[in-house]
Amino acid sequence: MKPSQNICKSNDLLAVLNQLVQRDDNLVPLYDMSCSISNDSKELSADSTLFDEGGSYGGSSNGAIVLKKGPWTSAEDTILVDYVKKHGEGNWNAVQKHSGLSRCGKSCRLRWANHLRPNLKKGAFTPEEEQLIIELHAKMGNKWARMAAHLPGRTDNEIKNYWNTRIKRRQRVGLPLYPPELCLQAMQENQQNLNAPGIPGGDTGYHDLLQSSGYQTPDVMFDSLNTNQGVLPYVPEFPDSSASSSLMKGFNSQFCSFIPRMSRRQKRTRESDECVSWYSNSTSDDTPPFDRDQNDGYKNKMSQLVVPCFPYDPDPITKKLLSFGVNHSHSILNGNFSASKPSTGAVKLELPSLQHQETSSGQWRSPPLPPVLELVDSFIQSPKYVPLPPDCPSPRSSGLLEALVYEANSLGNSRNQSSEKSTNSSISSHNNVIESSALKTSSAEFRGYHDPKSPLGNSTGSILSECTPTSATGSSLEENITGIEQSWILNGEKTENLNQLHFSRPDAVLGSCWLEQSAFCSKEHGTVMDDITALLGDDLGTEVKDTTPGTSALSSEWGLTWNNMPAVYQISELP
DNA sequence: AAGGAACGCAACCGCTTTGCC
DNA sequence: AGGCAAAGCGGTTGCGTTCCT
Repeated sequence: MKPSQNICKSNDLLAVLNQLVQRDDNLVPLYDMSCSISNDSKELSADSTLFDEGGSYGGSSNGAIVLKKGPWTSAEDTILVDYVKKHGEGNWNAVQKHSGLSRCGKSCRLRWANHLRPNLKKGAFTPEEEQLIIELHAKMGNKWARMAAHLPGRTDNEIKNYWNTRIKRRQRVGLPLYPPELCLQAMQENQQNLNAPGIPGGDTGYHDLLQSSGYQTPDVMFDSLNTNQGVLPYVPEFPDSSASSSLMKGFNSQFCSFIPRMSRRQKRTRESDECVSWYSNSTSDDTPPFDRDQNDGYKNKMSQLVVPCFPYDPDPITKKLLSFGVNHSHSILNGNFSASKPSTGAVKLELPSLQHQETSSGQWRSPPLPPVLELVDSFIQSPKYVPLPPDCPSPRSSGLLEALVYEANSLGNSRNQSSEKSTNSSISSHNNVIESSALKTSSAEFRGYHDPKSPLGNSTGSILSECTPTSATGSSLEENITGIEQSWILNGEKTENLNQLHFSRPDAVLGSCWLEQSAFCSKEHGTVMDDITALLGDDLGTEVKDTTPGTSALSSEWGLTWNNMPAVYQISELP
């Protein structure tokens, strides 16, 4: 408790004031029941029963003080401001007693902190603030007060409301909370951490367990935060949070999961005009282009694509992942963290900080491309695929495009049962030839996951978005799918011997997803496009067809290119 | 124009933390 | 060390506004 500047012992003050009140009928007798009680429930239970509906800021009819609830009036604000000017902040319970304001101290404090104190910044968050919030949340989780310390003039309540709104929007359309770069960065860093000395085993499986047991992972040192530290008067330390903590949770359950939560009716189109630059400006509202009323059909279809859930999912309702990559003390449910409540265990494992780069322009900068092979290795090394419960989704990217692709694939399967036969065709690589037999096996093996409810129904992707075909000539989807048969660059380096990837670790769900996608990739190109067209309708399907990878509105908005596809082939090349 | 749904903000609620005695 | 009071914090709710059908 902070030292009070104007402390009076509550009971003494109360006695004095009540004496005064008794001499003046215009004053409100104080009733010693509420704000001197530490327990807020007691404090406010009095409010509830004695709530003055009349809206006056003071008053009583039965000798007990009436603690008003609800919106503050300007008169009340004036009283509170005057009081603080005279007595300073703190000792909020004394406000009521000194000023006669029929508000509990808690309410006074909140009113002052959120609305009346000077230097409050009103209005919408600026893009810079939004970006900072995202960064901070990735780092801290739902530590609103801490985050507010980095946003001068902003209150924790504002930030909280903003974030919750953001969560709602993004979950409604199944978008990740964090920009892909941030997630990728976190995943990369996590991978590095796993391989770091001192971390036993360097195995994600172990690490998951550690994390889920309350182990902590490192802080992220956001450049922007570092910058702020020189400006802000108070920048708290964050001993208990980590980027990979929240972020990887976000990656798990927010970024990776594609969870279109269809409301009863998607009427609003507020997001629509905001979604255009989703990937180009991660701080904008992140609604995909098809989240438009006229595209309800798309959304409905998309909603059928996946039934997201994750291993170790503790909450069958929210289907939020608590394991993939890392688990952390932040319990993310609906994007909400509770960093103060470690799941289990008390041991904290401090790891090296992550670094996050932010461009001077305030845009997310793509982090250095990760050693994808390592990522692949970490994700893929798993003994076969472990069938997941039907409600158990894989970790995944936002995967909007892939979801469409998947859906198209599913539709195509229904029409063209022989599509798998196409996998027999040899897939020649620029540097290595992938035997189609393995691919065929993989595709067949995962045939069962073509159920839209399949946890693998929504494929993978963003993690592989860094895969770029060396074929620079591809100017259309079809060409790029053709490019699959060429060589690929992962992280700027040619990926060779990907067929040596092996399943030896239990965290190969993502790899399974890739295999899923391989089935798609194995389809004949025309069939694929037909499927997409069937899914999206002629217009959008045509748009896709006519799209230049990486440059079209569609792909750029989704932040995806068809270049995502190829890694599947590589991963399909399994023993 | 009316009804309803979604949105966003302000405030409330309850638990935790902090500091004093 | 334990109790108490105050403040802090995060989650939830209520309600006015906006938008759509």
